[in-house]
Amino acid sequence: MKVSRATLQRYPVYLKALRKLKEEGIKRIMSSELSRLVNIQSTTIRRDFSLVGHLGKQGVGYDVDELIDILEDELGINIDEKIILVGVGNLGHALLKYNNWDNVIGKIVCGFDKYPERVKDVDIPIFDIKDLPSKMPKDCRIAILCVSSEVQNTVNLLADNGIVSIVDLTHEHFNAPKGVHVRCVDIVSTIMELVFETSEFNKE
Amino acid sequence: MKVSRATLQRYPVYLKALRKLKEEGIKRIMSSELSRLVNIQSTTIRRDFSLVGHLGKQGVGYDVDELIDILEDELGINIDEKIILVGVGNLGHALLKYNNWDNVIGKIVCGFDKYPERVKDVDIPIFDIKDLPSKMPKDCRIAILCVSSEVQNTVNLLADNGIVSIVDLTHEHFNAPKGVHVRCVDIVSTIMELVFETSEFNKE
DNA sequence: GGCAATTTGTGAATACTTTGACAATTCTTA
DNA sequence: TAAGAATTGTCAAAGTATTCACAAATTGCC
Repeated sequence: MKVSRATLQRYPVYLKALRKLKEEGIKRIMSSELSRLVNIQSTTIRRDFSLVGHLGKQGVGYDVDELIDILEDELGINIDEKIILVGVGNLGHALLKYNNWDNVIGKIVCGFDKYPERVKDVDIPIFDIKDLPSKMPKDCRIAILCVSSEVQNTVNLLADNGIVSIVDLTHEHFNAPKGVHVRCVDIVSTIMELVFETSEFNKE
Repeated sequence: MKVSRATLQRYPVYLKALRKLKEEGIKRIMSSELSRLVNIQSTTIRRDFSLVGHLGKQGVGYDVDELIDILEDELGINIDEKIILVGVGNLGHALLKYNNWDNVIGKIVCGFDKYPERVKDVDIPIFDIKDLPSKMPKDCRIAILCVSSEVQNTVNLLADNGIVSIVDLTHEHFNAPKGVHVRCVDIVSTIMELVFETSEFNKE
């Protein structure tokens, strides 16, 4: 089955809201109530959920715990994805130290950097980027890209070594090799969107 | 005029690609060529550009420098937005040190934290979050949210003090007060989306 | 200057997403 | 056990976004 990108982007939103409900001890939720929490129409929510199966009960609603489990399964959270961190400078280092990854998919298994010896105070091995082909973990498909130079070369290197998904934290444009999925996580772009969205230009 | 969210999200992508072209000394670009670079159909690009004015010349293409200037203007980059950083822990601190913000909108003018005295080695003043109402800069509308607890209370506090746009870097769900725009920047959600997108489940 | 080769900008057609409406199902209570 | 209240799941309608197709504009060349 094919899930639309729009739906895909809503699943993590639902998950966060559901986890909060679970924390508060709430066992059951109706689409109308969830709608109020996440600002998404209840029909859209029901349709999104129905794509992964019959998760609710008519006349009753959804079981919070069950919903979380199923969404996590579908989102691959319980799958043990190996992730590598490429570029362990300021930002990369902060990501590693940012221990709020409590509900994380997989695990960052190692890092690569041009100057691995400069990286201090981390719990995973950091290798020289030159050794990437030999040190690349088996079955690793996801890379977090935090380098600040040689972006295109690094991307090509990753693609050549089996990476199919890149989380891009650089601010630079690069060409994604064929078959490689890229998602950009960029605060600056996000701020731009917010500024534009709230600007006078973007009215009626 | 009303620009769709889809279009809005493409502008920063165009900008990055155009800046790279400019760096390479390229003066002119056609929609078909840009299309190849950013993986967006040329018609879509032309329509997106046409929304902000007649930027191209028939038979010729677009002037790279001009395009960058206009997009930056429209995206508010040259507007001097004041931004505050709320929560200066590991991640917040890294954002401040991450000096790659070369093409940034506005400026982070100050930070707020529960333990301001613990924050070392930064160039902007860090205030106690308790003093936010009195220390909030004039005309500041955008906040970057990096706190790891009391998320909802913090959000309410921000809304009460004039913030209308929040860049959310927490992993938690919260209710956005009326009139407040939120954009979530979340690596974990991004990874989820990538995993799902490339998973077996999401086929045909 | 005029004609051929390009390439933009845009109306119309197509494709995709969200929303409205309601049948089907479940729970509760008498 | 049957009737009433509540809420999901889904078909169809409405609303958005993308793509096609081509007219309009520009350049270069003979």
